Amino acid sequence: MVPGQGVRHVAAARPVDRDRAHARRRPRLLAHQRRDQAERVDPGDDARRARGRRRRLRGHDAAARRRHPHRHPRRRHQGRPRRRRRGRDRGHRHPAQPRHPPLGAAQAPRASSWTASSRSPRPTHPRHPAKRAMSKVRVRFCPSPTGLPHVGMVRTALFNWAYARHMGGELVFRIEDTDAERDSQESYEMLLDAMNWLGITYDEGPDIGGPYAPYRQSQRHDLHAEVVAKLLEGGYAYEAFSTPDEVEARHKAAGRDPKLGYDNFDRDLTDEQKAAYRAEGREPVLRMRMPDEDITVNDLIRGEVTFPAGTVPDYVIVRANGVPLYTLVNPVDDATQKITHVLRGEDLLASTPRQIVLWRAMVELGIADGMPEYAHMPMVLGEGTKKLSKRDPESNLFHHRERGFLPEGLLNYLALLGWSIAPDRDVFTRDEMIAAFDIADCTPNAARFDIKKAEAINADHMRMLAPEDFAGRLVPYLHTAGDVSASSYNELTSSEKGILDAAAPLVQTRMQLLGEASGMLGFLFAADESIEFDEAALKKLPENAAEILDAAVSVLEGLEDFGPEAQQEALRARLVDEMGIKPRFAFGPLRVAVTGRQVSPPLFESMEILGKDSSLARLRRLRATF
RNA sequence: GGCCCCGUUGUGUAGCGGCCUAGCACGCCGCCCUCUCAAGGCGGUAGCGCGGGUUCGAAUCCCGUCGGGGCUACCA
Repeated sequence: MVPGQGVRHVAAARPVDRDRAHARRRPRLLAHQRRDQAERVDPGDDARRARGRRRRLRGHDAAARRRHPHRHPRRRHQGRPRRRRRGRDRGHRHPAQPRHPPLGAAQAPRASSWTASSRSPRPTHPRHPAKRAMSKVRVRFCPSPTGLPHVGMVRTALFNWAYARHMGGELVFRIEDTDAERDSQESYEMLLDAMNWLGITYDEGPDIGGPYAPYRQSQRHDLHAEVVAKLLEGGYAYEAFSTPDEVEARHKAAGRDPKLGYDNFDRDLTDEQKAAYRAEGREPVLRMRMPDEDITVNDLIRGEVTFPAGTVPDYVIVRANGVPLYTLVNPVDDATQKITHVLRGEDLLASTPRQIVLWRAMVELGIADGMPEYAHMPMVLGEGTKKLSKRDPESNLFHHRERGFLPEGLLNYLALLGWSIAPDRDVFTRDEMIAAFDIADCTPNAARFDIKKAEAINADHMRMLAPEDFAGRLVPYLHTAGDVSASSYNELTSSEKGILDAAAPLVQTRMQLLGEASGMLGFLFAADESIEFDEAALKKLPENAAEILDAAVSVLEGLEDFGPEAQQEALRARLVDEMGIKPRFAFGPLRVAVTGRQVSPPLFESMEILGKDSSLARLRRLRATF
């Protein structure tokens, strides 16, 4: 029997009755929970009836957990159990006996053969329990190289990476360069740069190879063509000649909404009809035949999501020019690269039913081992309520790098968009994240990118750095600003190293971004005569600034010990005690003279680093301007 | 329009029917500390979208509603 036969034209606009719509909602069941379900106790009707927006079953399962506290797979992967667990993480039990009749029962007799074989009793039983339970987690990150790396993309990469590492699985890095119009080699290289900078390591990828090479989609055309041939031969896909205009015209003629999309018109074209179209010079696209039944995704983050039959039209997998589309190659590559978990952005949730249909076909054709698990991560929003635009500079990963984000700081912040490590903590290391991360703990709600919070988290990470590490990270930024002679610590002159070693600790708690380094420390590397005095700082100088500077010079000149304590003691005695000037006014002029600015590292330590001669020269230089 | 997702202070989250007088963090405001700015300490500000229902009890379960978002390509 030809798959899809008897399905005919799906009534694309078929109304869905309410009861069925409700019945579709089910508590979801996570993979690790399925394994346990045999030993569960029936939760009763209340739990079974759980549905609607929150498909988070609670209550009975908590008790079950207490009895079997170690059944959660995560616990085997981390040193200590989490203090508390969240809702989605607890039980989502599969009812032993569904309260409702199997979904789609009404359509079951019409279901085509290929769907029936791969998914009998619907909907929540694992289709391949043994295989999935045994197999290692394999996730992938598969961006398309179009433009600058986006922070939303980074978050996706991060969660895939964290999940792979947490589960002891593998991360595949695959480049989806199927769109010759938009893809570029430059973008590809930026992607590698981004991954490398962030420290998101992958086990297989275009630059390191792996057992399922190649990892650039554009190099997998032969494989795709092979799959397409099988799909066509098996009747899973078919040639379609309709133009968009024709589809729309048919909809209008039939009194349907033209926005419904493709009408599955070409499903059962005869050879004669096809030949006639070809004679007109038309080349067909290839479309997947969608089954006339509801399709349910068991999303690890959102629970069960059901797309009613007839709402997803047959979709194009190969263009008329023979080039396969994302809708085909993405699942094909996932299947052939043995991906077990598809963790991606929520924007792709709507395309999941299509992919599921393709996957089922591939399972039947022996191309795929079994269906993957899905998890759709929430969007990253920009200002307002819209998705963070590629146009927005804040979406650009390299923009943040240039401003001086630490990769660990940015990653930490990004992890907070949809995930949290504990109720009372949000700063953590990569290792801590790996130990605690589970995609099932991810929230389903979209999150706004908040640069202020990102900077605060980054600041925390800067403070966590060992002083030498921190100093080393400042160097490229100081170099870019022209303050030092080289872009890495080791290449610095010994004098530069000395200054940096002494000064870095002074500013470690005073910065949020490495890019602030030059403003903070530049004066230490500058020649005395090249210090530029900040306008605003000069304006704020007290009336008697000249007097203060004269006094300071005379005090400092006589100092044997030029350490900060000695300086402070001597200056304070003279300026504050003797002259009766308030400290903040007494030291202000000195700060401006030495650093050129109102804000700086601690003054006395700074002067110590500069040395007595240089400090005095600067004090005199400002004094001379009055 | 259709389908789908989401809805706790300004922002991100915790919350799994009583431990909630709703916790934490960022932000913002104030105080302390203080040579500036930070850091640190202390305090404050502000939230369960709305309406029903279930229950002795609802942020939590159900229904509805409103609002926001995504998808709806021979882009990915």
